[in-house]
Amino acid sequence: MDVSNRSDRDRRSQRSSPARPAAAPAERLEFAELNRHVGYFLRRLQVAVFNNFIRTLAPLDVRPAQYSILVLIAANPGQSQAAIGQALNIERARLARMLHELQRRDWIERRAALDDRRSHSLFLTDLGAKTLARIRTLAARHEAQMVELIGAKRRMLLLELLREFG
Amino acid sequence: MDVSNRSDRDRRSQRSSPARPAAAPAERLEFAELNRHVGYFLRRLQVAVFNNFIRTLAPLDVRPAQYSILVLIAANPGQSQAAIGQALNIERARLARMLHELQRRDWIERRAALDDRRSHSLFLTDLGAKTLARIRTLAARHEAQMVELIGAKRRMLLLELLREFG
DNA sequence: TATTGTTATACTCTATAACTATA
DNA sequence: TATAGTTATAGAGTATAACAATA
Repeated sequence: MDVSNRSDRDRRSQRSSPARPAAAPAERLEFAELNRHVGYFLRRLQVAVFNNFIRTLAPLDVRPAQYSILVLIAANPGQSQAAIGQALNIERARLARMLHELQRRDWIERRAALDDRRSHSLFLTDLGAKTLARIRTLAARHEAQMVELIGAKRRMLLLELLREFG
Repeated sequence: MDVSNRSDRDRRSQRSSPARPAAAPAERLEFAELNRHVGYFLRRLQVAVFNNFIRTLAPLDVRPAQYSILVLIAANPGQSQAAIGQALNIERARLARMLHELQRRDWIERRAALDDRRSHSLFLTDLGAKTLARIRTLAARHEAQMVELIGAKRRMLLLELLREFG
């Protein structure tokens, strides 16, 4: 989502016809209570950030949820699907399908857990580890663009504020 | 999304077996670079906030995007679908279907625009205006719960930070 | 030719239920 | 009985393309 995508038409209309019917003030819409909802702005920035992530990671075709799964498996090898899903708040049914796709790409493998044969232990494959290194490079580039967009100082402040709820 | 939904099993496991194989530390997962991504935390809080909104507005069955459309039409009567969609970053095809649903509920009406017969001027119906009053009461309750969750001071800070990008 | 709105299609994400195999 | 994982289905949200009416 382009958060500041006001069109040429919008900008032109600011210069034209200073007086016009009250029912259709084309200059700029009134947002009313939306201005008081933290969720509204949270959503807009989140969509903008995710879109930047998706664009930046497009060469490797990795989406935010896939990235978070790969990072968690790399940092916590051998964990079960239940543990990974719970940590990321991904529903087990959805996680199963996402892991199937990551396995299809030969980035992860599932081994039968030794102690509980119902559960699968998750690991990166060699290819997965190599690919994650490249993914991390692009993810770092994305985050650098977030610094540009938000400003280094405001980004840190935002990160500290948000981290208390994650 | 329950942002702090660690299970009883998790908590129990913190007390048990201080030394265990490095491959499966069940205590708490390592989040690694995820801790450095503002988008990750932005997303988690946004989902939590939207879920609270949806739950709180459930008696009237109004979702965040529907709410934003109603508020914008109320504050800017007679605007076109294009104007509303652009302001909220809702794609025109999707907006058409959402307006169809709001019209089905008799909350909005579309009148042919006087100057441009391609476009529709959007208005709340009387029922729509009455319902929006009730919706606003619930939306205010939701926002009050956000103050509880986030803290009044931090919420204002967050709002100021986020508003610069919306 | 371009724009407004519509319909249709497809893909992602979320939510739920039903099923299996284990425990 | 309960849990881990799978499969299937349905709804929201998003992205496109094709189309009719109008500019």
